[in-house]
Order: sequence, then C-alpha cells, then structure tokens
Amino acid sequence: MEKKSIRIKDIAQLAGVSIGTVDRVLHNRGKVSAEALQKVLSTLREIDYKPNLIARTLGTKKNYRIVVIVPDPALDEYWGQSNQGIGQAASEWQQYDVQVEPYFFNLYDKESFKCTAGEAFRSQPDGIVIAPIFYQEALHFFEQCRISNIPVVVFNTNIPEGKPLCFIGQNLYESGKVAAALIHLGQQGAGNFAILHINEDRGNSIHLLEKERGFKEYFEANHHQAHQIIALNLSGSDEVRVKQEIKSLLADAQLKGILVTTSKGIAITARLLQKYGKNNIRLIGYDLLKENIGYLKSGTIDFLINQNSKHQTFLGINQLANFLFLKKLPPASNLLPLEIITRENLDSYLGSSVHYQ
Amino acid sequence: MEKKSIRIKDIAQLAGVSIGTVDRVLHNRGKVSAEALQKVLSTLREIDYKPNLIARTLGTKKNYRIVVIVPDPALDEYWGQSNQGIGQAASEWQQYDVQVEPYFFNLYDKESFKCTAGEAFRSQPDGIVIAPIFYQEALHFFEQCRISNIPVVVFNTNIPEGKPLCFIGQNLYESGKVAAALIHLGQQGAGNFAILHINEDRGNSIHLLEKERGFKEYFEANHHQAHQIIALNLSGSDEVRVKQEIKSLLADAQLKGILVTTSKGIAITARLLQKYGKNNIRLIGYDLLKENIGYLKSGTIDFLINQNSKHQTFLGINQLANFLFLKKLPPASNLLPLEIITRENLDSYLGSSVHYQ
DNA sequence: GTGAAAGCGCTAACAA
DNA sequence: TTGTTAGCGCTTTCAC
Repeated sequence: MEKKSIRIKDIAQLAGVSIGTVDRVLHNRGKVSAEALQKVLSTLREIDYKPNLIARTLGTKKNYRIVVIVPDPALDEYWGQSNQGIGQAASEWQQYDVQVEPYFFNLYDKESFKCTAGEAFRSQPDGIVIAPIFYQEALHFFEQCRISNIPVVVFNTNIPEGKPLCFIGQNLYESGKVAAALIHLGQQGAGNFAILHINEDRGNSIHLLEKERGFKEYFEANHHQAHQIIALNLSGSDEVRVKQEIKSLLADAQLKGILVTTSKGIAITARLLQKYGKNNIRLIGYDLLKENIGYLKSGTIDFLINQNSKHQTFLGINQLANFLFLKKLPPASNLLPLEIITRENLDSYLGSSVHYQ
Repeated sequence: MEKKSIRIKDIAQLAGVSIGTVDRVLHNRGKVSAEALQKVLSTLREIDYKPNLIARTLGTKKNYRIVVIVPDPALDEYWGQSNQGIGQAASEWQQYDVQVEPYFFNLYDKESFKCTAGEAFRSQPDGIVIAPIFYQEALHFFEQCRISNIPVVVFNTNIPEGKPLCFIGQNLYESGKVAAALIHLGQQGAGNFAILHINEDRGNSIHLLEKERGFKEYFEANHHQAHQIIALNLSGSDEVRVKQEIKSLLADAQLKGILVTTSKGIAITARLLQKYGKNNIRLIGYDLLKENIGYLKSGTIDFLINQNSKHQTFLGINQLANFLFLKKLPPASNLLPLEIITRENLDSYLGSSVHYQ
C-alpha cells in the first residue's frame, strides 16, 4: 500500500558500503575510493533517491543568518509594505533557526546605500537579500559578495550583471504596456496621452524608463488613431514645479489619460485632477498606497498596477532561506504577475493574505 | 548571539519531571498526577515553548492520506488545470509521506458525484479536499465527514452550512461587479449589456447567479446612463439553440458588451462575434483556457477574469496537509484575488509559477 | 579511505 | 502514574 521511500541506509546496503561513504559521495566531500564511488553511483542511478529534508535539517546543527538590505520603511510607504514582508518571513523562519535581519538605507542617498550595504556585508551573513536601488554601488557590492561566496537574491530592480542567485520582480516594460492598454481602452478618436515620472530623486530613472518604453510601444503598435504621447520627467523637481507642470499639462483639451510611473507621484496628480474638475481624464498609477487607494475608491484613479513589494520581499527571503536551509535552487528569475487593481477587485487583493504565502 | 530555543528536555528539567511526563501534558494524553501536571503547567506558563516541528515530524511514524474529490479533468479544461494543482501538491508532499489521491466524478452527473464521494469516504482518508459542485449531495456528505471526524477543505464553491475546516475560492458577486466595470469602462452614452450563462448543465446555476447579481448591481449603482441589462440563461441548451440565441442577441445594435459567466461558454460567443464582424462589442469571460487565450490575444476577448483553479486546488491541499502534518489551523476562508487578465499582462500570469507557491 | 556511533528534538512503547 | 529508551533519517566526528 504505502511505498516507503529509500533511505541512505538502503543505498549503503545495496552498494555494499557504509552509510558514511554514501553520505560522502552524495555531498561530494571526497575521501572516497574510485571503487566505492562507482558502486554507490551505479546504485544511485538505479533508484530514485530523494533525501528526507526533515531529517537532514534535524541532523544539521547549522543555523543561518540572512541579511535584508532595503530602503528605510519609515521614509516611504512602499518600502513600509516591503518591511511587512520582512517581518512575515522572519517570524516564519525563526522556528527553523534562520534569522532574518534588516539593514535600512536612505532611499535618496547613494552614500547611505553604500555604507549600509558595507555594514551588512561585514556582519558576515550566510545570505543577502537586496533591493539594489543604486546601480553603480550595487555592482561593486555584488562583486564583493561573489568573492566571499555569499549568495545574493535581488528584488525590485534587476541587475543581471551582478549575477545574483535569483531575481524577483516585475517586467517593467510590459507593465508600461498594460498601463497603456488600460488607459486607451474605449477611448475613441485621436487624443493625447501623458506619462509622468514624478520622483524626489533622479537616481531611479532607469527603472522608470522601462515603463515609458512599454507605454510608447503600445501606442506605436496601435497607431490606427493619431495619438500624441507626452513624456514628462519631473524627477528631482520640487513640488511647486511639479504642480506647475501638471497644471499646464491639464490645460491640454486633447489629453485623455495620464500614467504616473511612481507610486508616490500619483496622489498629487489626482489632487490636481480633482481640483480642476477634470474627471474625464483617465488616471493610472502604481501600488496600493493609502492615498492611492482613497483616490481609486473615489474614482479619480481608474487603475492601479500592484507591484506588491510585500510579496516580492517575502518571496525573496523565502527563496534564499530555502536555498540555504533545504538546498533548494531557486529559479534564476521570478517575474511576478502584473496585478490590475480597480475599485471593484481592490478588496480581494487587500484581504487575501493567502496571496502572500 | 543566538538564542537557542527551549526543548522538552529543558522543560522537564525545570519542572523536575521526566520528558515523558512533559510530553504527556503537552498532548494531554492523561496518565499524569495532579502534582506533576501543575509543575509542568506552571513552568510552561513561565517560558515560551515552541515545539520543533521538524523533530516532531521525524519522530512521528504516522503517514497521512488526503483524498481530493473533483470533476474529471479529462472532461473539462478548467478542471484539467485544477488537476495540475493536485499533481504539484502531491509531488511536494510525498517526501513527507503525505499522499494525495484524486477521486474523479462526472461534472454533469449528480449520481457520479454521490458515488465517487462515497467511495472516497469509505477509503477512510485522514482528510478530504472537495469541490462540492452539487449542493444537496454535498450537504449529506459533509454530515458524514463531521460524524467520522474527518477534516474537510472546500474549494471553488462555498457551502458554509457544511462547516468545512476552510474554504478557498473567489467572491463571485464581486467578480460580477469587476466584469461589469471593465465592460462599462469608457463606454459613452446609453447602451445594452448582456450577461450570458452558457452551461452544458443546469446544476451549477447558483454559482453563476452570484456573478449575475454583481453584474446587475454595478449597473444599478451607475445608472447615470440608461442601460439595459440582458440576462440570458442558456444552461442545459444544445449548441444549436445557444448559437441561435447569441445570433439574435448580436442583432441588437445597442449592444455594447457581453459577459459570459462560464469559462467554456465564451469561445462560442467569440467565434460568432468574429463571424458577424462585431468587433465593437466588448467581450469578457473567465479563465485562461486555451481557446480563451487565443481570442484574448487576437483581440476578440477584451478581458478574462482568472479563477485560477490550479492555485485554488493546490492551496486547498496545502492547507489541509499543513493542518494534519503540522497542526497548523488554516483560516476559515481564503478569498483569492480577482485577477484581471488582458492581452498585455497575460504572459506575466502564464509564466509565473511562483504565483502558485 | 572507511565504518561505527553519537546526536538533532520529539514520539511512543515499555518497564518499573 | 512515572521514567527510560529505542527509534525517525541524516550529519558529523572519530577511531581505525
């Protein structure tokens, strides 16, 4: 009835060697004669051995420390959500003696990133999860980790050159395309569509330009109508200037929709849209920030694309912990779904903790 | 640095009893004197003991058998996807000696359901995961399980009266509302909107009527335009009749959008829409069936709402296995997000296996 | 290079 | 009613 699974002991018996020898070839720890190696290898080939992870874990005394390098959650709501993911992962893994320790840097400060990352590195963790906001600095950091042989999981922003163990995030180019499609849906005739980068900092812009590329690409591919695309980069501008720019943008009678690429920037846009009574302009943005949810509910924002930083973070830590703890190799890339949120399905996303399992 | 967690051994030492005694009070197996009980209980109160689940598992010889009662995957693509979830869960849990055994019934046959469920029940499983398609028959079945004290996890269709351990599925009412909102987006002026139930069987209709309620509710709440809602129940009709009905529906020049509530039914609608060149009628349906994906890509279908039966099934088995294996009580209800799929974000959903973790 | 043996924290059978 | 003990499958140490 029940097929008992094969143990190391069984393999040893079949191969006519001891348990220790089998273990040594299983982990190529060396110190095995060619003869013994052959015997074990050939029996291994005949059967389908799956190690009992539970037993393995219990047998290993080693405990792991994972370090998570992320922007300070106090400074930014998006990263606040990410921090919830850290907490969740931490409490889930602590019972297995895997401790998760966050290191926070200032989202707008390269130096802070460098400094925090350095500190985290010097603490000699068994693995690192990082949101590599600053490209150049991150590259250097990855190199360090490579040399020290510390596995790194990257999320939020991909840096393939860093050769991380695994990347977790969204396809930003497609995200721009989705936004364009939603903004364009049911809009007849010609019209203008704007894409706005509203950012307190200039650093992140590579990240945002991917969305822009997708956005433009959509309209180029659907050029059956004469559309004009307005791209406005307000990164690094102060609030007064941002307001001015948006105001003059809204003066355009042909404007039919706006995409704001930064999760934070859309609230100010929504506010101005309300102020000037422009409720025929479709507005799309990112992420379930409190203010954004408010404007989505009231109807000023039409769609939000959820980047789900909590899930991304949680998943990143999970992948790394599974790798360290259970030797489970994660996929090189985890592209998360582009979740479209409307007033109507909002609750289903807010409520389902399940989603983040 | 590292805080070692408390073991049963430690408790025994602190309480001045043996580990056997501690184990007995921990599992209230009785056979403990009042005095010893007090000693253990009081030390237990002082410290925060968390059992090592890994060790517990290894120490327990018990192996579990979970039975999954679902419609035959060969007869229906939606349930084919569900079956993938079963396979995934099965292969994930087999290493822990939790075996997952599917029992298939005919989706359109009450008797088959009854018979299969009975058979599954008589096999004396440790737990049951079930898609209770037929209400009355399911009620009786739940009663049986309650008496025999077998935990039941329900998915796809909720039957709260059955008092299952846990339900997994979507809020169908909200799903109807989401569909209505998407179908209505950017549509100016008055117009007619149809909701179609195309089903080979009449049995399922309660399920579908929830979607209808949400659909109508949306338009009632947004009555600033004179909309007419056409609800057509084609459950149990043959294909010829279905085609006729749809054809005459399409003759309506005011028709601006159609929602088909069954995942299978939308393909026939899409085909007719193409045939009659009605590409201004917005079409929305459910689930990532092969044909549906084709029509989504070609633009005949505008949106699909993903019910993700694979994920639902996988999650259901997981919840039950965790409950049996790790004594982890699942939430009473897991309402899954209402995933909106367009041509643009389709790949992100098809690709991400991660989503199903 | 090899095998025997102790130990991970818990369960469960068994003596006392 | 108690305490002791032999596993669970694997890792790791330590003689040989």
